Amino acid sequence: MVSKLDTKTRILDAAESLFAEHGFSDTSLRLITTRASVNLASVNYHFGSKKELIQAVIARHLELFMPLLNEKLTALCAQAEKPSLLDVFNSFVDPLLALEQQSKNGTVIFMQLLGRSYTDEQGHLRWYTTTHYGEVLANITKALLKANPALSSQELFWRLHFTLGTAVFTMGSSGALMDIAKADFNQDIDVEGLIRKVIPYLASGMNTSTETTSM
Amino acid sequence: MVSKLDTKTRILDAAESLFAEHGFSDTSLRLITTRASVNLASVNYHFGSKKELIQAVIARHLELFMPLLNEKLTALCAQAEKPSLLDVFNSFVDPLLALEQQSKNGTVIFMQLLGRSYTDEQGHLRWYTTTHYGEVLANITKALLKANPALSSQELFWRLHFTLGTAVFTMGSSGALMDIAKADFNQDIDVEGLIRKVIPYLASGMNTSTETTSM
DNA sequence: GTAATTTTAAAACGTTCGTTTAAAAAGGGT
DNA sequence: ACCCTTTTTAAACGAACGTTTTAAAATTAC
Repeated sequence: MVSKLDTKTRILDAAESLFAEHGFSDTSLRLITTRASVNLASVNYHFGSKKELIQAVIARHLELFMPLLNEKLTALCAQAEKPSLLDVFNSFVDPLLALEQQSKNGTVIFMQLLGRSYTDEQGHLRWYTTTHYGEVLANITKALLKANPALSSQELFWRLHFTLGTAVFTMGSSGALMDIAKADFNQDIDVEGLIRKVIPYLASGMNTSTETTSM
Repeated sequence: MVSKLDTKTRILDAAESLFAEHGFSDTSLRLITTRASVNLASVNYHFGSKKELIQAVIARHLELFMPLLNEKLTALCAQAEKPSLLDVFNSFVDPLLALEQQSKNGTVIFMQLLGRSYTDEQGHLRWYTTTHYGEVLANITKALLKANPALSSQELFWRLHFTLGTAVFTMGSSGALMDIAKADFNQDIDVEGLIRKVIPYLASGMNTSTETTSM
């Protein structure tokens, strides 16, 4: 019961990279177990089913990311002076980069999984995230409202999803984007550089002036 | 040879909505042909393979959307006065809404297909689009540069993909978003309303000031 | 009306999938 | 050493997949 620590982790490691690369449906258990060098039946033995394996892969990242993010956000909310929107979005940088230590390309994989979970399934991850990490999500809106008190909750809702879309898409396809940037104008950029490049865009969008009434 | 006009179109109609809803891999030919009320073998007879069917579905939307967009963009590029970024992004509205006439929820389906094509495959749609509609893509950047001449081509590249991510994600999950908006704060909004809501966000992001050097 | 062509139809093909089974192997406690 | 639990293994299961085949039906051309 000291836990083998090996098989389960190797399955998770192999699964997450393959899921991110090919999607959930296009990644077979046979491909996962082959890469992990474990027996095919191990997945059902340790996780029960493929669906539960997917859950476990995502949960492992959330369990690392969410507490780190919450720490930053509560600190921001507790401080006296008003933070800028850049401050709020910059709070995401360290927690995102921390995922790199958990697994190679962890940041990109996490964002890809986030995007796939949003589109592949029927809002199933949204339920999981809100029930397990509702406090963190509440702190995100709290921090954003502190930085931009003029935002109505409705506008905040929409812009938060705009932001999520930008981040998920950009980071999820970061590999291709970085390749094109290298080929087209010889620009070398890594994951952290890309994160820091998108943040001003996100802050600018979140700060859109609302005076244009109907249009 | 007058063309049956029926079977092929029915397959395309059934396929596009199912692809958008469940993704390419999770939509079987049996599901498509059942919904279309045609024989299973018709897909291979009329399109050759599932992969070519996917291509045909996307191509049908692009063939309607791209010329309409190009018209708007060339007009914008031809006019004397400098357009605003809002003008540029507003050029997309009518072509997007035209897709609604081709098929129900055509706009959302088109964006979902666009997003799935970007993430599901290995940059395969990007190649198709750039080779078939390179002129339109060039006009997009031309119009954006006319509206914001200060943008370097590198910054434009990144922000264009940030924009694409926002649009694809927002419109692709528009059904869920509109449901939440309705449930949480009783906001009724349709596809056109959502498009017009995201455009100021996109223009704002495209207009991000670049003076923050390193941060 | 008949022949040639195009389209539809039903059935089967060979693969691959997730999962289950049943037995062997490994580990731990006393 | 022994028993008991946990883990690994190989093999097979039934189901679903994309595709192909073969023949019937429908359409077109003359």
